[in-house]
Amino acid sequence: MKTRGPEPGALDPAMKRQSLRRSNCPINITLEMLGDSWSLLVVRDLLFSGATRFNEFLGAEEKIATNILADRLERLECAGIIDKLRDRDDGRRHIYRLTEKGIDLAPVLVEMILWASHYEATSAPAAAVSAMRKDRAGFIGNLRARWEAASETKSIETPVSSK
Amino acid sequence: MKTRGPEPGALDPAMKRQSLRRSNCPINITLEMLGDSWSLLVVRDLLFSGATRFNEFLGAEEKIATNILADRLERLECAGIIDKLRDRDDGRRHIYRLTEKGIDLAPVLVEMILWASHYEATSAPAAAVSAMRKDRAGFIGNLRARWEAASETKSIETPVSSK
DNA sequence: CCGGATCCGTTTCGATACTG
DNA sequence: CAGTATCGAAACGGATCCGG
Repeated sequence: MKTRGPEPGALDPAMKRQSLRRSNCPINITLEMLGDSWSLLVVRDLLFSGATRFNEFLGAEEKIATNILADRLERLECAGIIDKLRDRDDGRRHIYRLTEKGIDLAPVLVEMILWASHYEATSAPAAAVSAMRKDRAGFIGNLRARWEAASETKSIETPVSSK
Repeated sequence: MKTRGPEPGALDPAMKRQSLRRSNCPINITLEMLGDSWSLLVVRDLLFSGATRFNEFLGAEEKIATNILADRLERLECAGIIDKLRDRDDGRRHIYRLTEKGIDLAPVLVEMILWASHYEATSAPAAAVSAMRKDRAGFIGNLRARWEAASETKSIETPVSSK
C-alpha cells in the first residue's frame, strides 16, 4: 500500500483509468461471471425475448445503464457466451448472439425462473412458466431449435473483434 | 448499527433514491439475490459441503471477508433462504441452515455446476459432478434427504431473530 | 475462540451527458 | 444507434477491534 501523498487528486487520472481498464479479455472465473445480475439478465433476454441489439437490451424491464451494458456485453463475449457480429444490412448495427456455450445456460436460467416463480413475485410470463414446468426438456429443446434457426440468418457478417 | 450516518449534519447520502437497501430486510428482488457471487457460494457450501457455521463458510476456497459474509448471511436470512439458530451445545455458536426455499435452489446450483464443469475449469469434485450428470433427480433427492436428516438434529435452539 | 462490527482505502456501479 | 467519458455514490476487502 502506498502512503497517500499530500496532493489531492494529483495522480494522473487518465493514466490510472487506462491501466485499470480491462485491457482485453481478462481471466474469467465462471461463477464470478454468473454471479452478476446484469450478465444473467442479458443472457435471459437473448434466450427468451430474442433480443439481439444494444437497444433491445436497454429496453428490458430492468433499467441498465449504457456503460454497464457495454461492459457486460464485452465480458460475456470474452467468456465465450455471446459473440458480436456486424449487421450487414445496416452497417452501424451490431448483432449479439448466444454461442453454443451460451445456449447451454438455458437449463440454469430455466431452473432459476422456476424457483423464482414459485417463491417470489416474478415478471416472467405465466404461460412460459407453466410450459417450462410441464416439460422442461422440451422447452429447452425449443429454445435451442429457435437458436439454431436464427443462426442461419444471412444478415450477419464477420465477428467484430472486440477492441 | 446499520445506520451509518456519521454526523447529523452531513448525512442524507442515502436519502436519494430507494436506499432502504441496506437497513433492515430490504425488498428482495430475486434475481438480485442470485446475482451475487457470495450468496450463491454460501448456498453452495450449505448444500454440498454441509457447512453450517460462520467459520466454515470463511474456510471455503474463495476467501470472503468477515463483514461481507455477515452481510450475505443476513440477506439470505431476510430472503428466507436460510435460517439462523443458536447451538445449544455451544452457546457462542450459531448454526445456519437452508430453509425449504433454500434447498429448492439445489436444481439451480446443480445446473450451474454442470455447465461450469463442462465449459470451465471447475473445482467441484469430479465424482460429484459425474453423479449429478448421471442421475440429476436422484442426486438432488439425496441432497434433500440429507437436509431433512440434518433438520432433526437436536443441538439447536430457537431462532436468533437477526435484529 | 466465535461471530461479527467498525474503520478506511480501493474498486465498481450507475445516471447522465456526450460523441462517432 | 451504439457506445464513451465523467464523476459522485455505493460496495468491496482487509485489518482490526470487540462482546460473549
